[in-house]
Amino acid sequence: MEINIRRKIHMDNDLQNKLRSFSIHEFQDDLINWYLTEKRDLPWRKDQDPYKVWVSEIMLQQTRVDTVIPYFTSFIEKFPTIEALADANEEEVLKAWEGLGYYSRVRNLQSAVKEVKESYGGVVPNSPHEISKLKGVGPYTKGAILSIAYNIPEPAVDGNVMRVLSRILSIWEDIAKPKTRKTFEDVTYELISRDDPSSFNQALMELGALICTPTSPSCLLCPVREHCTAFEEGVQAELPIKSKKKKPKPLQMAAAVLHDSDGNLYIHKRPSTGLLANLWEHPNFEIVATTGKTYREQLADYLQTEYEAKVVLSELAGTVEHIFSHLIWNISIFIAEVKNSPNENLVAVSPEELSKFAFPVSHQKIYQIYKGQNLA
DNA sequence: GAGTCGTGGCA
DNA sequence: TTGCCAAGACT
Repeated sequence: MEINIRRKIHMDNDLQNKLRSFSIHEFQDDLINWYLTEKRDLPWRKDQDPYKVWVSEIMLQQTRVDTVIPYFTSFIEKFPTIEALADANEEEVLKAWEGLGYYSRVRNLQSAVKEVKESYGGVVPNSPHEISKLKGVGPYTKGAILSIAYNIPEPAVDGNVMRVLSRILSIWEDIAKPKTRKTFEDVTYELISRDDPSSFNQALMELGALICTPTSPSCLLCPVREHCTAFEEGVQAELPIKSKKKKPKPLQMAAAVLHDSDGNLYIHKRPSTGLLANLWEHPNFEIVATTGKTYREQLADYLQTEYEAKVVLSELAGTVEHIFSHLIWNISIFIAEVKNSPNENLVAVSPEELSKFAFPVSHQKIYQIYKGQNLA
């Protein structure tokens, strides 16, 4: 007796009809056979260790494979097991993520790993309900870990999967809308191989990365071309539908590379929530356009009131532009020598110790300007 | 649902 | 140069 779980269906009648006439098993075979032959040799594919699969999936969120590879390798060397990551120093973990972006990912990962150690005996849970409760594990990552590490037929719908399947079945929904993902989860649940869900899910993503690319897909090399309704109609370049995101908002900032006469640097730890949480930075603030004061004067005032720092400021030493997903920082850089002891909101660090602290890329650029000035 | 949260690569 | 991303999750 088959268990009938009543759940909402996110497919319209047209899509359900397409699936009824779709050659599911032939599609699975063509896709998986291609994957087994052509898949890339990636470091997280050496085994099915659920921990390594987990780390790789978190790193790969919104991040390119080529970028992730060196981070994954060194991260696993430093923290080879769930136990190692759970017991690791937070600063060291953040340092291992430095430059990779979306830093809340690694904070959530370590938090979740501690939860697995304490509540699940160090074994990544293999049930959808339990794994979903872990911090940072959303619908995609849940399906990816369950299918890749445990070979459980759960959909793992990412941008690749939505692009590929929107073309295969000519689905004209806007993939930028959150609710559209549910449609593709329903579709994937109908299509996924029960014999090899791991290869099936990875094959869909691999196809999206190598063949069914966002622009100029290589349809003539595609192993599932015969199943693709968009190719049949010649509309593969029109799919998927994706609405535009809005432009990032520019902000004018001023920053000081603060040092004393011995060359020690004074740095600040950002708050534990929000943008670049827990990372270190050189003192900086957002310029107020309405005052009559220059950036340099505003910066001196800020260093005094925020850090009780009496400083001698250089003229403008350079500028740094840094683009986030939703913001653009235009930072004017000044060099500042402190003449007193600033308050406890700043930490004094020698240049040699600086490499132990995790900085966002924007503040690495700021420090480079300071080093350039010292050479001149 | 819309906004927040990084970074580097590429057409 | 500008836009658009690339294996999303959280609030």
